[in-house]
Amino acid sequence: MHQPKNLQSAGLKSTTPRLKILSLFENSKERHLSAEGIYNILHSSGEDVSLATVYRVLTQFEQAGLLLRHHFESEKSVFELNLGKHHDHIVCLQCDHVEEFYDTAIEARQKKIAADHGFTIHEHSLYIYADCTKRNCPNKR
Amino acid sequence: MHQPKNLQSAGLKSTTPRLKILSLFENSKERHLSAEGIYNILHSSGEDVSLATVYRVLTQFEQAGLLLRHHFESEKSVFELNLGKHHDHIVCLQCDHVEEFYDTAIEARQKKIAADHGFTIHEHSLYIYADCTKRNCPNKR
DNA sequence: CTTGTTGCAAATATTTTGCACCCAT
DNA sequence: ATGGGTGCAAAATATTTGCAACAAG
Repeated sequence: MHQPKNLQSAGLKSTTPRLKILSLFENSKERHLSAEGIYNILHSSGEDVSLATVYRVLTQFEQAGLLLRHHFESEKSVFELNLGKHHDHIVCLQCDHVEEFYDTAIEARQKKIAADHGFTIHEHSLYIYADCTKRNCPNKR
Repeated sequence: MHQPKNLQSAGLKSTTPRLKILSLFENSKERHLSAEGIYNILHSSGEDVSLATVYRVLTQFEQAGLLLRHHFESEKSVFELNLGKHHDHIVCLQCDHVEEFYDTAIEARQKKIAADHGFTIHEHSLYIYADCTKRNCPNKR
């Protein structure tokens, strides 16, 4: 229901900034990016897109269902491509790397708990903040 | 380990702003408050504490382990008394009311998942955003 | 007294917006 | 050509900080 394959079907014109940003999410090795991160990557590549446009495009993409917005512990919003498969996140406190996971048991328990409390779940966010110290972290810093 | 009962044991002098804010968390019916919310409540009660001080006190209390900070979907931080019992949250999208819950199964699954991915959990946050429509919501608006 | 604490205003950080100009259709 | 899109600078929002005055122990 919520993932038009392209810009047109979302009612958005195919402009350079939009194509560049979308391409970044599709090709970058880090699936999770912030507005400033995107701005920096684009400028490093010689693409001059204003920070204001990055923010506008991210908001439009989120509303179009192309992107998902996350609020990790840092103050800035982080976005990722919405591939339609819900998942939760492990955020590494050492290197900021984000790992995804999905657990049927956790999903089921949440639904039951919300129901028991008289609520209808709209969505949820589960972030595990952890350490990759004992792990072969790809982004060790 | 992380919940001194009073200000002194946290190395903080007993000042009026600190006592007022602590008392607010202990007596207010809403356990979850933002800096601005605290500022407004204090001023409605004729207590003149500057917003800067509210922020400073909240940060100090958090570092002393007296308070826990949360990042719900809104941009502002929300705090609650740290009573030492970890729990997760259901946030009502209709009335902003926050309900707490704890589930052994979810906790266990998280620990296992993190281990399977090679991480050591530092902490985690699970927020369920829901609707109290079919429920007798105490803060219906 | 002495050091920590507060208020105020200015500074940051992140994100949004008004407006004139530009580009995709 | 025309309505949406963009850049720039200013505004808005949330939070932090420098500094002089002040209060707790």
